[in-house]
Amino acid sequence: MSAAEGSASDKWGDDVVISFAVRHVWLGMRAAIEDELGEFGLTVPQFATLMMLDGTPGLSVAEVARLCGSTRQSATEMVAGLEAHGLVERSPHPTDRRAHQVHATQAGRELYQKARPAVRSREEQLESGLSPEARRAAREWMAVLAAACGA
Amino acid sequence: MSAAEGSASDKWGDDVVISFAVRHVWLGMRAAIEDELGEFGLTVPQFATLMMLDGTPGLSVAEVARLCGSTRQSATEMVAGLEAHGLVERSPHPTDRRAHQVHATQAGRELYQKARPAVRSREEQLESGLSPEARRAAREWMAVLAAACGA
DNA sequence: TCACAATTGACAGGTACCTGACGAGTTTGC
DNA sequence: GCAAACTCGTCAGGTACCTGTCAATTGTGA
Repeated sequence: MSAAEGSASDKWGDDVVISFAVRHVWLGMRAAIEDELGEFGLTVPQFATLMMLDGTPGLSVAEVARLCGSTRQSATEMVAGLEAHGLVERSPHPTDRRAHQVHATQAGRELYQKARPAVRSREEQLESGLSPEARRAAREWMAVLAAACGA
Repeated sequence: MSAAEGSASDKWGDDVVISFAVRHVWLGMRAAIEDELGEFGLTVPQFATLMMLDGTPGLSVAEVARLCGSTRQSATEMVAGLEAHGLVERSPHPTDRRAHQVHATQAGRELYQKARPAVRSREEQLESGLSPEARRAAREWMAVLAAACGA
């Protein structure tokens, strides 16, 4: 039975290795979202970084890493990629000489504002057929798991 | 508010970019599961492959790819890594000269049987505090999303 | 005040994913 | 029967993640 067949509930039952299911979903969603972001010249991690900076301008690289659930090295690469395209800029931290503050540039903010609806729309397509209740339950589960992993 | 603080429900609300949440969870779970599998000398993708073969011995590389939500190239690498460790073997496909059949070896089956409880136990820890209902809802959501991505 | 621990960002090098292409083989439709 | 389309597995080369390490800096606790 392929992924596109049968009911969802006989795909992964209670005894599934849940990390396998998460992996499967992530690989599929990443491909779908990369498709959308390609139109804007953005990659998935770059978009995630712009999203963090949209919420909290001036984050350090380490803070971007924590918010994204990535390592500092990954966050360094995410920021570097954006900087190379003129989408973010770094400035010295006012009080901590180790850290930079990272801000989206005007171009970065505009690109994020353009890309986000496309991403949300694709996600809406993928979640169509799921009730608001099912969506909320999934978000709750993910919040708990992300917190548990970060503990 | 860091991941470890505040209630889960004010971490990611209805307007979260859900692919970001999936990414966050996956990065965290992968690190946790890699920790467990390291004891057995297995990687996450190798474990996934052994799990597919445990369910359906004799899969082709392309079938492993589909079941894992990966590309054929990724599945080739997953199988090659297991083969290099003597954990799977390939044989010619009885009717399709393009394809191989991949079977776990005795060593591969035994390693999988040893590793799986450790993975499940760690997942149980991560999901502790979540009701059976919440877990079922998450699994249902993931099944639908995986199917939607594969469509 | 100071030694030690922790944090920051980046370097170097690794693995886990991917795309595009290819040749061999199979399936399809006329 | 055969051309076209599709599938399979792999090659080559790419990006997305990671660990370990380092020097500089800050935080902590005695």
